[in-house]
Amino acid sequence: MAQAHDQEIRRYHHGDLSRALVQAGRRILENEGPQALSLRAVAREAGVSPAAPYHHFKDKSDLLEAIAKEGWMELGVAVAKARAQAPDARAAMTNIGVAYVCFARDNPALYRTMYDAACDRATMGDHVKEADSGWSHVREALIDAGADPNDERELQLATVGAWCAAHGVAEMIGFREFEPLKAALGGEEGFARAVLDHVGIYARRASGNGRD
Amino acid sequence: MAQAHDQEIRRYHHGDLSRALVQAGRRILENEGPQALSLRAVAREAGVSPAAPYHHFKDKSDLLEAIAKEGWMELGVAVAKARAQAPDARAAMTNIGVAYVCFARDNPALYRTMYDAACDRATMGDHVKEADSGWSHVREALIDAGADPNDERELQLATVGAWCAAHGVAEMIGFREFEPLKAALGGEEGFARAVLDHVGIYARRASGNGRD
DNA sequence: CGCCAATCTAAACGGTGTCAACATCATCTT
DNA sequence: AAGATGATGTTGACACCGTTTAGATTGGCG
Repeated sequence: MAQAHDQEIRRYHHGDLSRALVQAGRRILENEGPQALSLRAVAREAGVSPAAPYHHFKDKSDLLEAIAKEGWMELGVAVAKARAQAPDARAAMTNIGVAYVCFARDNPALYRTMYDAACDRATMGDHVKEADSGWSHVREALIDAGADPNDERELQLATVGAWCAAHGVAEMIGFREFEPLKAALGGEEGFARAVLDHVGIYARRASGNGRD
Repeated sequence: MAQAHDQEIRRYHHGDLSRALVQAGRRILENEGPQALSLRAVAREAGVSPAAPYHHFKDKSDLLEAIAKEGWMELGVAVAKARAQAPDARAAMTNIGVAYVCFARDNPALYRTMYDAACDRATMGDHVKEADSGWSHVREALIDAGADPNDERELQLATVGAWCAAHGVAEMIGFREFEPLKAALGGEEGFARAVLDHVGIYARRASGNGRD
């Protein structure tokens, strides 16, 4: 049950191996962690020889990038949904941040892989922007919340700031040091909301700038 | 010239191998990146057999932790210096954040290793707090800047928030997408300062809440 | 000096990324 | 329909890796 798709007959040609490899990789990632994600293990999990992946990905890192891309896409839809469900423009920003952090909390190994892939090319754009992983959502939400659409510098600053804050919280939320604080703030989602709200995720002009 | 310490005569017993291994690891880290940091490579760089490190570290990850610890310590002194040189309490917070980010920018591979080591044990405390890598500095600087020393929750929230923001900026400052923004803000240090200042690194009560 | 524990080496094991050579199959041309 | 062809999969090999075991060397203590 670990490898083949149910009792489907194994033909010499798999049919859609590249997709199967990505899925196998994600399965390993969440079941056994990032250090267990070897190319051979992925091939094994997909029921295929160790060299087969090389007909679909030029590298191990190439496969990782494909996995990461899928992750960025899913993060994008989670962010979009969170934004759409917000009652007002300011809440939209908070919701986006919380959704981002919760995605990372629910898929820690995947998120790590996503981020590493972005770091390797020293550019998040190819994934983050192509997959529309929330970047444009943040930008638009900031404008909705009252940011000046003409002040490009301020807009970029606010977007980068929000992104950095969300990334920081996303990677730190698992630390055990914060257990008491998380408990005091109503669990991890409350923790994320409070930290992101404390640190100003919002545009300068738009935010009430106080508590409320 | 790649391995031994100058023309020092190689004795069977190295003398202070564990230290030499840490230094060799750091050398590899900044010269060839994190993926080149194998235990065998470190041993090679230190001019010693592949099994020698096992008399000083139980694991590869054990060596990585030692390297990380050294990094956290140095980060700690950088943060302390930045805080001490600030003209006033509010500037101290900004200086701390900028120093944190600049350390990560100047030692990206080391910072990554430091962070991974913290993640592995799902606790930053053993390194960050033992090494006093800035955690207590942030806390004290917040109080200096006017945060209520009795409102423990708010204090923790502010500390965590500042830490998350700094970490986020630290890991993103290398992305090429931000080149234009960095240029517009007077280089990477200006970028760091602006993003950290935009995102509120400060305590609620204390901050002017506006720009400067 | 003689012994012991600490330290280092040598050799081996299984696992990994990657490549070259070969096998199989789907499809298109004739 | 027959056969060529390129896409896809397999086998086997290579170098490297982390780690362990057994043995060599050495510094320091009696």
